[in-house]
Amino acid sequence: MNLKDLAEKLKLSPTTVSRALNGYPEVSEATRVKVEEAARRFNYRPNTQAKRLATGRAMAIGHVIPISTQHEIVNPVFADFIAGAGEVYARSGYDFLMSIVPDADQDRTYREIRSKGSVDGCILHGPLLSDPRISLLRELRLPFVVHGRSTLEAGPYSWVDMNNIRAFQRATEFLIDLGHRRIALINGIETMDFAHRRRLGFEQALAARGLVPNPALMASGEMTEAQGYDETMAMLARPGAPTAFLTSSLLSAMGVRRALVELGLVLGRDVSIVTHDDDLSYLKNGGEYPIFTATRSSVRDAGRRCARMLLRQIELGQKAPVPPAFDLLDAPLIVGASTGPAPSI
Amino acid sequence: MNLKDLAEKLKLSPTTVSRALNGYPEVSEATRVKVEEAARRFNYRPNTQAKRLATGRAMAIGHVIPISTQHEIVNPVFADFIAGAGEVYARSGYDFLMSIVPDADQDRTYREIRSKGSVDGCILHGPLLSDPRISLLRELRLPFVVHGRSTLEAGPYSWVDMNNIRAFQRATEFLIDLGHRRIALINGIETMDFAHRRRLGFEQALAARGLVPNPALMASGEMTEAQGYDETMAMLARPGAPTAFLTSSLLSAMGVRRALVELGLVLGRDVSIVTHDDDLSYLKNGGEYPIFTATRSSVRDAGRRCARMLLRQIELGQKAPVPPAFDLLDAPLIVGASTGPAPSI
DNA sequence: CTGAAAGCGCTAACAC
DNA sequence: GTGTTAGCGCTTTCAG
Repeated sequence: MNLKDLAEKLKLSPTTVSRALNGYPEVSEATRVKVEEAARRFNYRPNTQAKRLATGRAMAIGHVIPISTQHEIVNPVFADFIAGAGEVYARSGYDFLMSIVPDADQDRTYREIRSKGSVDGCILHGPLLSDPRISLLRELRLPFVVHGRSTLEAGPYSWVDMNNIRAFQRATEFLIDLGHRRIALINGIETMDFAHRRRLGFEQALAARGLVPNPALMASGEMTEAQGYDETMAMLARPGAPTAFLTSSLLSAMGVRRALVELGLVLGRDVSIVTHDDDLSYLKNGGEYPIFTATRSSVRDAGRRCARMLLRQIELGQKAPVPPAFDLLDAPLIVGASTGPAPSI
Repeated sequence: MNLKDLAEKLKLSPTTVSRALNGYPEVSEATRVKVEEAARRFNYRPNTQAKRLATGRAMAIGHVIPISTQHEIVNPVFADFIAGAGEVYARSGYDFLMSIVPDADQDRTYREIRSKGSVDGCILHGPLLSDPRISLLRELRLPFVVHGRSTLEAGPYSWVDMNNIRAFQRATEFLIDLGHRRIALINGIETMDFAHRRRLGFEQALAARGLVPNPALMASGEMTEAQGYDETMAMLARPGAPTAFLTSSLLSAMGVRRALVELGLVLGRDVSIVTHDDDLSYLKNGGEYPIFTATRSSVRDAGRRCARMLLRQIELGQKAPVPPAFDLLDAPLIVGASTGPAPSI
């Protein structure tokens, strides 16, 4: 059942039927009702491809996901984010196109989706401190919104980000207030913008209290359980061992915990842990866990906002250029049971 | 730059150019080379929408992902699976369409992607023991491959599955061989096919050694860290406490471990853990971990196989109906350090 | 081997 | 308000 068939059944022209179905004002209310009723009855669905070709709009959003041999971008945070974004696309009648490509092929992929016209815009994932993808997308004139930010990138662009600086400031302040002075930071890879900002927040909070960041207590790397374990073991073996750990990810925090348990240290008494991360779904907050400053639902929410921002940009941008928009989410601070005063107190 | 433009530059008809680019045999080698060279030089990319409309093929595969309030299907296993599948799609020139929809809207979504013609086929995720989506897809004549199986579904269909029965048999046998007699099973939700099969494997192994499955030692539910913790605490508090735990997920296993540590029990001496799961990416196998019977890369591999199977089905199915295909993957058994002989020995 | 012409199913000027 | 007509960019008969 296509538009022509439906029009014939109704003894109307395809044009009128199209107009009725697409909410054009110049159709009489009577025919509109008739058409809509018939469309429902015959279970008519406009062919997407034809619509796209005719309108020149893909009605689709692309997410280009690099799969790196280096580190895994396909992570749970990502899953929640796309769940939120996908929700919005589905509701708005947009398709969600995913391109999983080797790290090195990203450029080619962006150019391709551009020239093939398969999407109206895209979301940029995992921005680096300085990220060439941003200028590429500008050059391609492909509407985009960054999930996160790219500090060193000049010029305006739209983004949705967590307030990583503030989160790590607060977490650090919290530990300082508990009397901790030797605080370790187990961070993500610091060429990624989020990790860079988290470190900034950490250092700023220390500086504000007259404390000097100690490089021996700052680790940066892929945020795995093993990372937490290894760094903790190393730091606790050296003189000037930390009394508190601030980690960028719950997984690292779990590694820290494993190390502490192994060393016979008691969480919240001998050593404190604070972590910034989502609760990683399935890991329902057991109460025994560290502090979270972002929750799973907030990541999903970020996905929704990112998607909405992009769709708005695309829809308004049909006529005039749209100024970039920003959205900075302040995640809640949830206090768990694995922090306590510094042992020296 | 479109086909017509390119044809004009080459002083050829669009037809010939199209044929040259699509590998039709009736083009002279000379012109083919010329055309291909020009296409490259002008960076010509055929418009996807137009191609689709003309051929009637969407050149896209759909994945419909339900987001449930009940349990989270958007999990890391899923992320790896789609990474593998997406890789294949990208290489084969197919788009990867994702629909994130509320649980209840799945039916409507399948019908819609069917009637809108937006995909050539789809992958079915998270099959239940008996799953109505299978008959729906059959009825819609939409090619599909199931990631997993649906035991109670009659009639043939294509699938790619892990050998869950065998995996749990082997894990159980392994524990029995170590002398364990009271073995607990912490399983996933057993209306899901994979969890059902895992239980079967567990019970079959027990039965083969003349042991009777004890319902008090079998838990089924969402596989979270909290689940592992709670069930372990409950089981260890009752008489006839297990000396070994077999869990369906690494997260549950971590919960089990937390409970054991809290109770002052030593892993691999007082109590053993064996788990079936991917290493969940970021959780690099730390050596101290339980046994894995599926690894992260095997899930990605399953994604690849599933995708390849579907593409084959679609491409062959253009002419004649294709018989269903199957693929049963036997995951490797990796032994970690958290198992040991039963304490009574 | 190459080209002309007719669509694929829809939308959008432009008439009426 | 409604219909006519001409595309959107490609493929695919059918001639030559």
